[in-house]
Amino acid sequence: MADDSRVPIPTLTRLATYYKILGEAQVRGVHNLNSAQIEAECGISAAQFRKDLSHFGEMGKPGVGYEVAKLRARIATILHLDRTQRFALIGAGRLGQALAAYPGLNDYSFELTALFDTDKKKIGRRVNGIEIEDADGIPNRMRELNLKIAVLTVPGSEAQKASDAAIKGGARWILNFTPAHVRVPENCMVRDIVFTQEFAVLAHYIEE
Amino acid sequence: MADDSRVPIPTLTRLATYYKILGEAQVRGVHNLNSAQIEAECGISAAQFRKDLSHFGEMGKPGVGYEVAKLRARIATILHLDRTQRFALIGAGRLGQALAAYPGLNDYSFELTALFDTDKKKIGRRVNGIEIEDADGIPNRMRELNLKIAVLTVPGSEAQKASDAAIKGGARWILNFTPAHVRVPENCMVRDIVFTQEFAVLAHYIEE
DNA sequence: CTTTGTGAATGGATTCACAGCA
DNA sequence: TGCTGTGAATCCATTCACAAAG
Repeated sequence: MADDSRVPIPTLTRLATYYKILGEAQVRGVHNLNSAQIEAECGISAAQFRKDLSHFGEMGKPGVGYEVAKLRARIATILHLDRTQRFALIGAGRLGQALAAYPGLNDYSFELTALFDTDKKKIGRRVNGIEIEDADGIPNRMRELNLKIAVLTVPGSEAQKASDAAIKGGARWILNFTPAHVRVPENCMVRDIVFTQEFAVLAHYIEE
Repeated sequence: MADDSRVPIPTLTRLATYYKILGEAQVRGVHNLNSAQIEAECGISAAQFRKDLSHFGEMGKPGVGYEVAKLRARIATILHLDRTQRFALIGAGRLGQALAAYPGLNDYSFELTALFDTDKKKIGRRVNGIEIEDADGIPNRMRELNLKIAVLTVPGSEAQKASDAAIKGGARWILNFTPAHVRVPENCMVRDIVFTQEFAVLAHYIEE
């Protein structure tokens, strides 16, 4: 067994996929799966799957496979999906509203707790039961609600400002859905989600 | 200079970032940039930037840097951003509508050309000037419009069906925004955009 | 006999460091 | 001198292949 303390990011990403698949298997009433079946389910190779799990000690039975419920619970612990992650969403445009209502986030125990926008016309309206609040209040409100996670769905030009406000309110983890590069202090972590770039990558492969 | 024919995907992703930054520099009237300034702008290291470009031959002047307009045009050619990429969007839910209206796609020359949904109540409505059509018509319509690119924003449970219909209509490149694994024939390329996983990855790093 | 867990081998990608050009 | 372009070195990730476990 390897060291649990520094798991490669590609492994973490795949763990999230296994977690989802195991949940679906549970719903179907499947109690055991082996690595070959996981590969058939999600396209990640059996060897890769076993290697990923090897970071965390033995979890399967040779000749048999993996107990679905047990493995899923173990992954939940590793990814911290066994506790609710309350977050603020900054930017209630189309993308922000889509995220606010996205069911997949609940699967990973993320809970939208506050929603901000600068547009006065939007303030007071509700999305998925959460009221849109004035972005001017971000630092105070985030501190009041003890929110440490901010998700940015503002235009790229506003990303740094939104991030600064969130950090002023005590944020330490930021998911950046904008194409802009955001600068944060040492004790703060940013993860960029770069879906627009994926269009450009695809374009490179398009012929004729 | 290395071979142009097989560029690593991480390099392609970063090229899209450089392309965006160079566009912004152009707007600001900046004519030259060096690799250190690129690093300051987007956080990608100067060495990485130069290595990325080295796949395509010499583009800068020692002691000076890079000519913004020229480099940007060169990247556009590499990524095929110098031609319009017409695409079909399948799934007019919140995420689909957000994408349909997302300005960033125009920056990469992507043009929404058809929009499909299974929900009879949505059919006929317009999003960003494009009428929502019945998903039953996907194969015929895509062939009629000669669309080779499909973007999937349906629920995961519908992803395979949507992909099959698009391929029946002649699609060869698919961007999959669903969390589901999609199987396609050999001559077809899929790129998965896995933003929900990013929440789980972030959660792993969240303390207390 | 089947399938795991993991060292060893391979294959990439990033970083270093410097020769060479402007 | 300042900055590029690139081999060499390093670091990381994936795949292979097999001994050990049930």
